[in-house]
Amino acid sequence: MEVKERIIEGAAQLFLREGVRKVTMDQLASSLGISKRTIYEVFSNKDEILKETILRHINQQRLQTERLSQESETALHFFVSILNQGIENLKAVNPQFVNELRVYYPSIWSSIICTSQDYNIFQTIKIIQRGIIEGVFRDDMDVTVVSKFIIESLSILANQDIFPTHIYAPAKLYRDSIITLVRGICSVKGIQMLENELNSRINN
Amino acid sequence: MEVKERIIEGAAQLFLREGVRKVTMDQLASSLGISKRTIYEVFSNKDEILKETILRHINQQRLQTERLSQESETALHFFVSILNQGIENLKAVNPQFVNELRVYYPSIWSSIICTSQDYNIFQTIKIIQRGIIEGVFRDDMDVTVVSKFIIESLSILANQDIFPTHIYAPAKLYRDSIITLVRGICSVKGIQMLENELNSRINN
DNA sequence: AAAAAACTATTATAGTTTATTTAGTTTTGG
DNA sequence: CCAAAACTAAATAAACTATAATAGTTTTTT
Repeated sequence: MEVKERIIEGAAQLFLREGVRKVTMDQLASSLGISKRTIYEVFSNKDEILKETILRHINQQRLQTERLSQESETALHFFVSILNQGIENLKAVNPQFVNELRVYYPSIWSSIICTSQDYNIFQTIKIIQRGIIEGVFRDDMDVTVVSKFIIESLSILANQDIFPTHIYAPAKLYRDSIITLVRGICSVKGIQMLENELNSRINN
Repeated sequence: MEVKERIIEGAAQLFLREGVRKVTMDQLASSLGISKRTIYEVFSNKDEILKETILRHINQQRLQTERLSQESETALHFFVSILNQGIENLKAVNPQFVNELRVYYPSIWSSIICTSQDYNIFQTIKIIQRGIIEGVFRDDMDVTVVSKFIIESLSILANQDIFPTHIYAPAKLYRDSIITLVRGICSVKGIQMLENELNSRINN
């Protein structure tokens, strides 16, 4: 059980950063300081490692979201946190990796990734609806469309070809893009809260 | 001069809808009801037609923007109009066409398209700055970042793979995405104006 | 005078073969 | 027992060739 965890951990690091096909089993083994033999004693093939790697990664993200949810008192605060987290999570994954899954691992793509994306949209819709009930978000929007729009916007902000981190620091994107996005769906009450929170952040 | 105009007009229709390489000179000639010979009397090669086609297209867009500018009394109104126009313009162009330019016509890409994109960003920055002066847009943003973000968001809204028009009607995207985007950069005064305008649209 | 058709030279594409890489297995050695 | 190295079979990619498409030209016809 110990070895298995280590392999998944190492595979996650390499796969998410380099892509799947670029990482050979030899590389994976030597980066872990173990032999291929040992890997194949625990996993029957590369696909199996990949699948477990992804499941673990998705699970970690959900736990993180769960934590943010408990730390946040208001829907507004929770939503801003989740968007920030979303960008960072997207940035941590090489786009090549996602492409490879779609092209070369269609079964994983449709079974795991698509399901996970649907889950994310569903969660976003839920938070926005909660915000509407709390009166911080506008009630004159089609929540489905807005959710989709916001999620797609996030992938732009995480796209290193468009907003490379060395030019557009996370804090800049937060201030100028995420806040713009959130403010856009805020009611007058929500905007008031958002500005209060931003000001208190500056003072602290 | 008459023939030249007709050729450019026809080429624009075909190229923008189908892409460059998919449209053969034979097709272009027969769609215009003229012979290839006649085309080659006016243009020396396909590249020349393509270049003039693009220049004409860009020029038309600028004239359209000019017109919107004169029709709009406030920066806010102008900005909303320009975003709507931007989406429709993007939708009218086959993404394949843009890809081909980048891949197969790099000289046109860097000389014309890049310049035009820079121009669009510059214009967006100018309008936002005008809005800030008029007090309708927030003055606590990095206008460069926000402009880039908004322009990139537009290409998402125009992307038929993400927001296919038959599911997401333009009016829906306008109400739920463009307004969200604009509201995001609005000051309190700007939001007031935006809501007044939306209400008056409903009543009329 | 211009369209239609025929033509050619060039280029892109599809299909094939060859070379390389790599997943997974087996063997060796500490 | 496990790492390291050697191995094989299968998949990928590279190189090449034959074929088809098409830009641009020339000839014929209306």
